[in-house]
Amino acid sequence: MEALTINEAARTTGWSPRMLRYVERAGLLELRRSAGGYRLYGPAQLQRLRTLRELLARFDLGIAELGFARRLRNEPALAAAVDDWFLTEPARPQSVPADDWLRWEQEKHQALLAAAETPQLEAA
Amino acid sequence: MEALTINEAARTTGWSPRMLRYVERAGLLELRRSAGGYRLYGPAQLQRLRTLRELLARFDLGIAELGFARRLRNEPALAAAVDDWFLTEPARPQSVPADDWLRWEQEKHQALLAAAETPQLEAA
DNA sequence: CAAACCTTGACATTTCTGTGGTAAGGTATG
DNA sequence: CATACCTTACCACAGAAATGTCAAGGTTTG
Repeated sequence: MEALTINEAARTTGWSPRMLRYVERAGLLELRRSAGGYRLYGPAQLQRLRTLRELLARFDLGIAELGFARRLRNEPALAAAVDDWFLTEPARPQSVPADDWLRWEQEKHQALLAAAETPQLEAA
Repeated sequence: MEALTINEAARTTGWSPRMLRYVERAGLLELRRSAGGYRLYGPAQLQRLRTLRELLARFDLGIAELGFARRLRNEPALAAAVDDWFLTEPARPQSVPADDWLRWEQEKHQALLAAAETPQLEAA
């Protein structure tokens, strides 16, 4: 056996078999198949899965986001349109530090925390 | 009055006031504020909102995705890492057209349709 | 100053994403 | 050829994204 099958690959990469299929489906990894249709993971794919894991964790990204990045590099029209939108008229009236992003990211967490603290309100 | 306030802007752009605040929070639009804190929408901002709407619709994107695009151009480290991941080892064993994306996009719809057809199963 | 409009914050709903199962049916291999 | 593993398809569910709405409290302006 030269390449690993899905469960073996799962064990050595930390992804669940389910997610390995998901990653493939998202277009982030292409695999060879055995004659009977089994997914075959070679060293290159295994490595790629490990680095993918790191990449996602390091920047707190999701598979969907990487899928979007993929689209950006496979659809010139998309890339152009997005580029265009960001370039035309910075739409930045004053000089704003542009890191409202912080607060934005926090909103999500606040919502979660709030939800976690709420349960006993039903008793009131 | 030189600039529009949020409800006026909402009417002329098609966005709801709620979404206008959301868009701003997502870092996709920066606004001037009146002395009292009212958001002020000038011609540039209005135009930007309209093109944003088109952009999202045309490529079936979400605000979050544009936010990611924004991150890509504001965080060199991110862009480099993503770029790197896509460049190293195409991880493409054969020559695959790479547009599994089609089936991928369809999966979502299938799931929805399936869910819509299921309701009466509970009676069985 | 009162009516109309804005602000932020919190809660609710809907849809999608990320994940985990399970079922029905092929593939591999001792 | 039987056991173990794989495949696709479908159901389920928690969490995130996209939106709406309401409340409490400032701002604008006739």
